[in-house]
Amino acid sequence: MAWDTGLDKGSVAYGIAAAPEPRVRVIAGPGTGKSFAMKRRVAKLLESGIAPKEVLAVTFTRVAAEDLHRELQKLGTPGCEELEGQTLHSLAMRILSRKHVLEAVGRFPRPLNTFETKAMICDLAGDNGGKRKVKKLIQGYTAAWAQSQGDEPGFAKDGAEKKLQADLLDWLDFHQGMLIGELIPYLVRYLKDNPAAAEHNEFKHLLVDEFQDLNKAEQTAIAYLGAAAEVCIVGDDDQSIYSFKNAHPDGIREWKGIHPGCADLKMVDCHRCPTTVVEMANALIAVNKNRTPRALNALAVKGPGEVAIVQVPYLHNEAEWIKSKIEGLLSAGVHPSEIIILVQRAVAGKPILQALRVAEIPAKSYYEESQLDSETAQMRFALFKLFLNNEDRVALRYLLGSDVDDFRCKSYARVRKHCENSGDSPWQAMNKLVDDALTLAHTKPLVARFQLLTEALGELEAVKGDVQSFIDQLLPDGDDELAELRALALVQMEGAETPADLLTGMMQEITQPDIPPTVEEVRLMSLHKSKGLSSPYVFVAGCVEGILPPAFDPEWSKDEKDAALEEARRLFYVGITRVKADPENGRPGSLFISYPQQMTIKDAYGANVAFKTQSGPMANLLPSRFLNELGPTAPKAVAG
DNA sequence: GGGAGAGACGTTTTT
DNA sequence: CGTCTCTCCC
Repeated sequence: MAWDTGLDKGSVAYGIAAAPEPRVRVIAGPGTGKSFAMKRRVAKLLESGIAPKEVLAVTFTRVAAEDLHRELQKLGTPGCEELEGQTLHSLAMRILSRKHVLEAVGRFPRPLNTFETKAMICDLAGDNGGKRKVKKLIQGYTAAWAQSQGDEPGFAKDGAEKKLQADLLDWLDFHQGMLIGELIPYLVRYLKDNPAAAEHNEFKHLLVDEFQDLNKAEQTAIAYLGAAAEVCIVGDDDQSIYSFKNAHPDGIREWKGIHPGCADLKMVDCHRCPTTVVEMANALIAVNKNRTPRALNALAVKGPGEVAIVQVPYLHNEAEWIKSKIEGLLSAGVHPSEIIILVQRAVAGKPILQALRVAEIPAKSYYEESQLDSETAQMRFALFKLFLNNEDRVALRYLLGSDVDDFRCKSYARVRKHCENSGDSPWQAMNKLVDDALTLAHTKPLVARFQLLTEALGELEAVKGDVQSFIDQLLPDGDDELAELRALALVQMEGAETPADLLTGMMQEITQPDIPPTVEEVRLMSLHKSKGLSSPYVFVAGCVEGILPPAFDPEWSKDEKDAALEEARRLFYVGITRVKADPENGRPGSLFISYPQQMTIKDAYGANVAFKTQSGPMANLLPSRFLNELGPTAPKAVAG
C-alpha cells in the first residue's frame, strides 16, 4: 500500500505525512487520528528509501510504544517489520549498555528493582537523616536531573542534598547499579560530553509521540538525538498529566519557538467521541486558564452518544451499580473487552473488581498485586540473580540484610569498607570471613546470614540441570507468597533450557510485562494508564473531591495549587475522551460517570481523600467540582 | 538486634 | 484509620 492511499490531499493527516520541513510539530487532540497520520509519515519515509533502523519512533509509556510498534508492523510497506516503536527509557538502556558508552559513562546500567532500593536506603539512612528523608532526597536527586535546564544539570542545592548525592553515587558505583531515574540523565550526559559519538547520527528521522509527557531531561535527549535528523513531534498540551515527573505542557508549547521554520499542524476533528462527549470535554478544558484556547471539533456522524452521571450512597454501591450496568451490557451482547473502568485510586477500584469477580464477569485490574509484592518472593528473586552471578553486588547486599529491619547496615558497612580498601568484591570478602581468612568485628550475624545464602545457592546448584526441579527448589509449590512468582516461572519455563534463560524471561515479564494485543476482560485502570486507549463503554468512577482533583498539600502556594488543579482537569479530560462512538455497529459511545456520597473514614484516609465532615464511621464526600464544569450538554446527575 | 511508644503519612509513572 | 519509621531502652 502506498503511503497516501485514500488520503485526501487537503487533509491534515496528508499534511503531516508529507511535511517537508526538518522540524514538524503536530498538536493533536484526543481521537483526532494522530497515530494514523504518524503511520503514514513513516510509510512515506520508508518508501523514499530511508532504512528502517534510521527511523526512531519513541513514546513515553510502554503501552503506547507497543501500540505504535504494532501499528508500524501493520504498514505493509517493505521494511516495516524492522521498525521499532520504543520508549525513551528502553532506548537509553540500549545505548548505555553499549561497551564504549559504558566505559565513557563509568556506570553499570544494571537497574535496581524497587525492592533492592530498600537495602540502599537503609545504608544511606544513617548519615542522611533517616529513611524518609533519604527517600525524599533521592526523589529530589532524580527530579533535579530531570528539571535540568542549564549546562550543569543535577547540582544539589544545599549541604544535605550534596551529601546525599555523593553517598548515593558512591553506593551505586560500588554496587555496580543504577536507578531507573538515572537512565535518561546519563544518556543526556553521554551525548553532551561526547559530541563526536556516533549516537548523534544514529537516526535520520525522529518521531516523538506524546511529547507533552516528556520532562526537560527527556526533551534534551530528543534534542541531542535529533540534532542532525528530521524531527516530528506529536502531542497535546491539554493531555499533559505527568507533572510528578516534571513533564510540563509548556514543553510542547515552546518547542515551536525553539525551532524556527518549524511546520505547525493541528488536528481538531474528533473521529472518536460522540458529540455530547466532545462538547463536555471542550467545556471542561476551557476552564483551564493557562492554555491557548482551542476546541475539539465534534463530528455529527458520530451521533450524540450516551452519557450518565450517577451518585450512589456508599462506595460499595458504586461497585454494585457498575456491576449491574455491566451485566446488562454483557447480556445485550457487548464483549467484556469493550468496557473500561477508570478509577484514580486503588481503594475505589477494589470493591468494583470484587463485585465483578463475584458476578463472574472476567475482569482485570491494573492495580492488582504483582509477582514481587511479597518479601519472600523478593528474596527468592534476588537469590536467583545471585545464583547466576555471584558478583551481583546489589542482589548480595539486599540478601545480606533482607531478613531484618535495618538490613544489618552497620555490619555491612564494615565489609564494604574492607572491600573499598582491599579491592575485594563483597562476595570475595564474605567468603574470606567464612573461611576465617579475614576477621571483621561485629559481623557475626552477617556471616551467618551469608552461610544460609550459600547453602541455598548450593541446593540450587544441585538441581540446575533441570529447569523444572530448579523452579521447585527456588519457588516451592504451596507457598502463598511465592504463588504468583512460581506461576510466572512455570509460564516462562517454556523455551528456557537453563536457569539463565529462565531469569531473562522472568525479568523481562516482571519489568516489562507483555501487553497482550487482544484483551478478553473488562479492564480497570488509572486515568494515566488509559491514555492512548479508547472504548465504546467507559466508566469513570470515584469522581469526588480529594480524588479528582486530589487533595492539595497545605504547604503549596496558590500557583502550585492552581497548576495541580489544571492538571487534574486535564486528567479528567483524558478520561472522558476515551469514549469511542461507532453508531453503525450499535455502539453509540457510552460514558458513565459515578461518585459515592460516603466512604469509610479508613478508606478516605487510605486514599488520601480529604473530607470535611463525618457521620459515624463514614466520611462525607463532595462531588468533584469538574462535574459542574462539563457545560450545558452534560446530563443532570441522577441517584443510582 | 528486639520491643515499646510516639509521630508521620497516605496518589498517579518510567527498564 | 492503619502502617511504617524513628527513638529510646535493654
